Amino acid sequence: MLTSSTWFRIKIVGRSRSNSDASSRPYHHGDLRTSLLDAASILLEANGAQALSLRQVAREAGVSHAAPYRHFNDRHGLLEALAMRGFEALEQRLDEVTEAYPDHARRQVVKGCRAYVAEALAWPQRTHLMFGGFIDPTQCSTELTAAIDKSFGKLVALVERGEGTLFRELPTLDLVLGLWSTTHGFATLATSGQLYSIYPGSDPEDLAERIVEQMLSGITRPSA
Amino acid sequence: MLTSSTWFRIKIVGRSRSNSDASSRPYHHGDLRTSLLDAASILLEANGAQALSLRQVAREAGVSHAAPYRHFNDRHGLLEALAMRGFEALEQRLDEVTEAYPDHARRQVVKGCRAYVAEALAWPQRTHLMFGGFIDPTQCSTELTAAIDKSFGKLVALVERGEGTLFRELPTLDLVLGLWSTTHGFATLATSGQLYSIYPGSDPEDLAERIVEQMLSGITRPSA
DNA sequence: CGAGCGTGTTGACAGCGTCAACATCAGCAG
DNA sequence: CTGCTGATGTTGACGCTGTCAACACGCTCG
Repeated sequence: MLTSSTWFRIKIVGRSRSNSDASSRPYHHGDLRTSLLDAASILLEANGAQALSLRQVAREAGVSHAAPYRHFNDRHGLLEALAMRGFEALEQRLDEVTEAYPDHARRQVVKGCRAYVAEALAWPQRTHLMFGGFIDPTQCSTELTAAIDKSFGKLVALVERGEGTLFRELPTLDLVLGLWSTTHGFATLATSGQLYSIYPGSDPEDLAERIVEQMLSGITRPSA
Repeated sequence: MLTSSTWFRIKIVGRSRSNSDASSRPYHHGDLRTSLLDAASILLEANGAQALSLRQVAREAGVSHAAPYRHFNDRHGLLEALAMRGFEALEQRLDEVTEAYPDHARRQVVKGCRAYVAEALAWPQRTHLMFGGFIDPTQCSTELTAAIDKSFGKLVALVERGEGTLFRELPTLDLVLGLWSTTHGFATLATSGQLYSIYPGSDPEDLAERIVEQMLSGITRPSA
């Protein structure tokens, strides 16, 4: 949409291509798809998915306004590719937590939730893109569906490692959904700015961990 | 944005004004602001906030493309007004639950969370508008801020009625945030379509109530 | 009655997504 | 080596959009 009233809100405007001499630049870019996604990521965080413009992304990458159509079907295709980066980043965060706390199911769960919130707070606009109605998991590309399923699989695996010891005897998916709801809800409230008025000044990640710990005792064994 | 590719996705297209004879219509509308909001609500749920076009809203209300500017500062002003309707509806749902279960704190809490999810599922696109990064609570109009604070106040009041009996001895805001995160997270995951692949076929409201009950025991007393 | 003002209209502008037609270039067949 | 073909980038066009200035209408109040 990028109307004149939203135009001035754009924080990053400097042309990223230092070499702006069109004559010295080769006709073909080399890896335009990646450059477009990099430029789009910056513009996304700066202005939100709503204001993300294909033409502006192209300008930022130093190519003509129709060049992106050689790499994405349409504007929605670009958004899907950006969302895919988000799900992959989320998955990687969960992997890192799993590796950082081997053989400690409870810490994996708590720190995994913290990492989920940290990821959302690091890329708030991308998180809105992923979960704010821009993407329909039942309609999107097969690659994005696979990425979503893969990151969800990490959540399930996280919970499964705590079954039998940490968690109460409940269906696995109920455990996953309870944990995911609490974590995702906190992350969404934080990224949409609803938490600032409640807890001004406190570190959201610490707060997230405390809240998750608090709710977690609803689904863990008394002994754990 | 409403590009030609999204155009055909629009489900409701019939002009709502039965009387489309421009000559018989009075020059001034009467209550255009309400008509615009009604038309915008339908278009919002049909196409999402992303695709909501001021000009289309004007057409649907049977008025010229610039008429909305007499009632809203700009496109974002219309979105804020729509979000405000959402927060008011949410507040009313919570009020209804409170009245339906007097003197029963636990049921008020559980059914309140169920009502929150029901509201989100009834107006998924409006929920995305309210929490999906379109609105910045720290920047929006004072009326909207007041509506947000008021609906949040209902959540706090809900929890406060359970303090001393239902809930464990925890800071009120921690209780509120834990409950709100779980409920809001479930609602967001449901409206963004992430639940269909996990629990196909089950009623989301029943599921929400079960998950909330499950997590709730993390913050309630063993005796309650 | 007439002036003022809130409300609705018209026309213009720049930016947008998208497509068709064209330009360039790498790689491969001969 | 030449020449063709397909992938990639450019140009120009279309109708859509948000927004504003100038104008038109008609109610209200002095």
